[in-house]
Amino acid sequence: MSDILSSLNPVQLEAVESYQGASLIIAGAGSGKTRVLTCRIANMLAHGVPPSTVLALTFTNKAAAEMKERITDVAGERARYLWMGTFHAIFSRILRYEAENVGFTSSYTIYDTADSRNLLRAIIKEMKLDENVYKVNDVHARISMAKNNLITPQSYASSGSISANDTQARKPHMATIYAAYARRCIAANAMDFDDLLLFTNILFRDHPDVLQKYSSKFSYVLVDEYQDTNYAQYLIVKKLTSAHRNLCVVGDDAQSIYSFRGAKIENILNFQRDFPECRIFKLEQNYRSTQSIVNAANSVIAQNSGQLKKKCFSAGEKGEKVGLLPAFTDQEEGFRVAGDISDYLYGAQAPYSDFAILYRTNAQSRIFEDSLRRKNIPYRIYGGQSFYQRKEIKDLLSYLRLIINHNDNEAFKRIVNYPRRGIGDATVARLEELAAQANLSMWDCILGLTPEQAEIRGAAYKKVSQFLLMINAMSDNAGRQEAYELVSAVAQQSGILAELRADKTIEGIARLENVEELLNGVKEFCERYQEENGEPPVIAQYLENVSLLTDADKEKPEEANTVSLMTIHSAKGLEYAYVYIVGMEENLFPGKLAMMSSVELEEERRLFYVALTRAKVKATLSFAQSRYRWGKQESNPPSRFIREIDPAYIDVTSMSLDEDSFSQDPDDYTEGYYQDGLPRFAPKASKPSLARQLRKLPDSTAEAKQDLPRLRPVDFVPSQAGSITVGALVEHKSFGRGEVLAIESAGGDIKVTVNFKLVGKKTLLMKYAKLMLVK
DNA sequence: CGGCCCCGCGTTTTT
DNA sequence: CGCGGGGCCG
Repeated sequence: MSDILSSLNPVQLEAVESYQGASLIIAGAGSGKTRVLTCRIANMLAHGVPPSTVLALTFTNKAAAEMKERITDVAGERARYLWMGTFHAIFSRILRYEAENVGFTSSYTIYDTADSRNLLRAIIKEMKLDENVYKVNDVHARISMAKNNLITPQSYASSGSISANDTQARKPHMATIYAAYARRCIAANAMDFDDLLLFTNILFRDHPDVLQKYSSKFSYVLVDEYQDTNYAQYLIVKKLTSAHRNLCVVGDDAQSIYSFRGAKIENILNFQRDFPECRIFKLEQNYRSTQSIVNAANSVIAQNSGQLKKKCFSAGEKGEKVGLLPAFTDQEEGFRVAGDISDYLYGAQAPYSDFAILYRTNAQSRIFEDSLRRKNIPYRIYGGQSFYQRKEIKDLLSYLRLIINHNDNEAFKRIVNYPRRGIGDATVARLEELAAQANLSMWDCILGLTPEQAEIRGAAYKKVSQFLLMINAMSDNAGRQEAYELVSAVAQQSGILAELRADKTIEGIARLENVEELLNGVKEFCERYQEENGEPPVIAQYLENVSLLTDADKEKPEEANTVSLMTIHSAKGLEYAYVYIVGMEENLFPGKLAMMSSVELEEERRLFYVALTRAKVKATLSFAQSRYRWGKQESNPPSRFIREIDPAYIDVTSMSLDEDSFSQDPDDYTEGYYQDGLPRFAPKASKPSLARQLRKLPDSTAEAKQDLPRLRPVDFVPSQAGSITVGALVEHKSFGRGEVLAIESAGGDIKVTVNFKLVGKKTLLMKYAKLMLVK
């Protein structure tokens, strides 16, 4: 233990050692945050704190697993008894014990986003509301926000300001939808992701004895990524710690990028208000990146208001300046980035896994996939369609869900006629509505109905009954059969395997493979569980585990030597030697919508900060003058964020659109690339130069003028004519940089010929033209 | 009841 | 452009 502590810097060490009381650890990017957290917990264990009294909350399963592993390395087996996991996983575990207190049973289902939306769609339809007004995604987002802020359907309906808001938005039935949704979730014995936090709060509010039990059980609470907590999470933490006040929160306000999902940056900004006695530790030394990268990132984030004060620095190498890769089109952007990567691969002898391409939106990935493929560079895309959201996986999991919880309506609807059993949509919809009216689940509703009462055809009724019998038979085994055995039997008996095997299309084969992969996953889970608990798991245990899993937990980035492609959001917490931040254009990054409010613009800026600080050795920004979006061509000026980087840390000379750096092979470009017939790499004469665009405010954004900070790169001091010599590098205000090719006198004036990188050769008269000597 | 086509829609997403 | 949902038709 002590040799581990000796590797910490003074602030880190202090943060590790003072584990009593409240602490706020402000952890800059790359400042060894995870090390501090793991050491702190390991240190607590070394001081005799029993592991089962420690609660450590994270946002991702991955973060929790990583931390647990690292603590196990130091503290050994005892680490197993720590309560460490995501908010959702930990409190869902507690809710399983306490379910009856909030009107559920312990075998409640966890609805994922798709389940929630399907249910909402059904409700909106039944209420005969206009689906174009009550858009499922919007309705879901609004309900989610309400839950995150602990607004129950009752308080939602009775709040004047909310109903005024909804009326103004021409959605007066929001409260009714919310109430119906909540009622039907309860009837289905199901909680959505937000419910896990909402009902934990309700549990603690209505059952002080239960709160007392857990708040005394957990003598120490730690929260990672505290800047991402929402109100519901904040309150849970506050309640659990109000007695012993041993709370340690770790986070970085500069990296708060999830407010669109309800995260409240105020939670970290105002931590001292709830815990005035807290000690504050600032981890300001960045061990990840070069000075140039850290300083560039600092200069960007400095433009935001209201932050926790800190001075991040790197003691590492000065390093290369942030690079720029301008391009005329998105195709070319892809080509230049791929080209740059292969240059670096060759020059720096770096493995593929040292490179990442980060973009603002998933739609941007395609271009880079193409360009990398063309160069035979292996890549891997992270995010996107989740494994667990694939239809075939959801279908099989729905069987498992229904086996455990017969009231799980969403699972029921999904599989009652899959594989096909001749039960039609009409029958299903009819049953769903009947059940809703009786405030029952479809399952219970069917059990209590004769075919006449149900008003469905006898044949359909019989088929539904057969389905219930089959599920019942499967349920009989669920409690005693080992999970893997049961899942394979279900895959077989349900007819899913037969259905997929019959499908000989490429997609069909892929689906079958996915199901097989899931079966393998179950097997692995069983083996691990057996090892840890000394007995095989039943299906409920697998399902509990899998409902809160995402594909991010399946993937092991370290394993493959490939270039990584992902959104900036999913790159948070990761690091790469070489990082390309692409699509650096107004309306894309920052996004169009974000530019409308300064609050959202600041979040975009933090997102850019996150992106920059992923880089260890070099960050490169690319942008395209025009790109295809949604099938249409679009032109946007370079992102304001480029200009916000202190010019000392960004390499503006790399702006050059040097013809030699492009492939002359037409095969490297897609067809139609040169369709406008313009010379390849020369910008249109009428367009301002790229350098100029970087210095100029984009006219297209009306708000930009007041909203943008003043430009800093314009320390333009014209040099004396005599100081300029042939071969010198000079800068011109609008033409950018170039090399002096010739100097000659011309009737009382001096004529200078400069080869500008952006616009080519120009001859200037020193009497008029202002040139600044750069080198 | 099931398949096909057309129309509308389109930040980010740890759970 | 690429997907998903709803509507229509066989």
